[in-house]
Amino acid sequence: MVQRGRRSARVSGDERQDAILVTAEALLASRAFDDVSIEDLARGAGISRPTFYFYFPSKDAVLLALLDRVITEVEHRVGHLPRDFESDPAGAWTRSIGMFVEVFVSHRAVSTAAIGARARNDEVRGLWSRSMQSWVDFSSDVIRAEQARGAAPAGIDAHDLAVSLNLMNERVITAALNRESPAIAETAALDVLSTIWIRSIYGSDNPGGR
Amino acid sequence: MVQRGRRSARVSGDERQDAILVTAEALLASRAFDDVSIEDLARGAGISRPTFYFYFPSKDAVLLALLDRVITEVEHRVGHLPRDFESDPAGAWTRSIGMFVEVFVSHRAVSTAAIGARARNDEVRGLWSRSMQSWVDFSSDVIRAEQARGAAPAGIDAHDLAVSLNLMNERVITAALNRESPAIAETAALDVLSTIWIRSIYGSDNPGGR
DNA sequence: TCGGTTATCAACACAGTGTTGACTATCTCA
DNA sequence: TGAGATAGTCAACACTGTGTTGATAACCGA
Repeated sequence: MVQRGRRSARVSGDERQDAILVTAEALLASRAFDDVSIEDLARGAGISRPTFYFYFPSKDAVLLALLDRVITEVEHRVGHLPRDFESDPAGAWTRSIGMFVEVFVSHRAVSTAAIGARARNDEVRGLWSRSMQSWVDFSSDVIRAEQARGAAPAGIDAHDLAVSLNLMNERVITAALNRESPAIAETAALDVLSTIWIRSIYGSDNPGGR
Repeated sequence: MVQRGRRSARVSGDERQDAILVTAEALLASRAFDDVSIEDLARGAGISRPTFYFYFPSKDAVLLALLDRVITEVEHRVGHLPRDFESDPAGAWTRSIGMFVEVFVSHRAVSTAAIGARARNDEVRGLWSRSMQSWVDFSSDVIRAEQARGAAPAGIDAHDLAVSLNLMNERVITAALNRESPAIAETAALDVLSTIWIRSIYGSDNPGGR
């Protein structure tokens, strides 16, 4: 997906490339992206700084490659999300949001770095937006369907609602992961977010009430 | 509030300091914080780069000074927000959220830059968090009161709800201002956000229904 | 064993930040 | 009025990190 510095894929070269990615992910776990230099990545992969440029055109490209794997996973997961919201809407939403939370938590270093780089780098922004878009498309499809079958009240545009709720998830989860202030506890996130989604989609706590 | 490079406040010096702030705000309107160099700020204020350091210890300190004025305004505004939610809860929330939106829109350059710098700079993070906290305190007080008088259902922690909704506002508005994708139209924001707030606080579109 | 591709890095060029030290202008009170 | 103090200014320097060049070594297939 992401462009590399050579034509064919040989063994030793790929190992180096991988070593850079592994190093990057490891370093990002303990410090911010800005505080990791190309020198650090190169040293971690056992090469010199100029050699780094043989594998990646920039530090951002490394982040992009890491993000790329996360995005692929997200799109795969979202594609397999069940859409049977008729029988247990509240549960179904909670499970979907749970998957969103899970992706963030299991890739917290990359997520945090990507969100920081988004403002600066077009490609990161594009890639990130692709992944958010897949969540938004899923949710707005479902909301529209729920409104169509009369389970959810109209009075709000399904797309706008889906975008807002997904952006809320993004922000609330990053705040929790980074222990910002204000933020909510990581453990409370799923519960609180689900409640807001359900109330604002259905106008009630207990849609399709048992 | 923010520390300066000299002891007493003389005329010429203050004008210079102000010229730097004015330059910064002007440049931030057209390009990102990272793309504005200290050289640019100095030149804009009619001084050399070393002289810049006489007035501010760093580029971040300039942003901090700009942000400081915004934060002061926010705290003042929030302090004067009416708390009479009994007669017209929906309208009262919409007006409060409208003020939040207004602050962002009228200081979009500083807001965007501050959000970007937040990840990197402790002081910016602290100052930003102070302003978000004042919105959160206001909203969670009101939500708690609404729950106490039985207008809003319990079943969700008032503080966690307030934090989540305020973070949603922050994120949705910045996405709209920066024309990110996904995002909602700037003109739709107030309406969509209000609906989500009201539904998720009251579990209904029409609390205290007329 | 030769020619091309892969892989490597010392040395360089450059941009931006932050510091030093010397200099000038102004103000102050004797 | 004129000798310090203080405010204000900047050329020149030191440093850090990025990205580039060109020369060189290691390998691999014909």
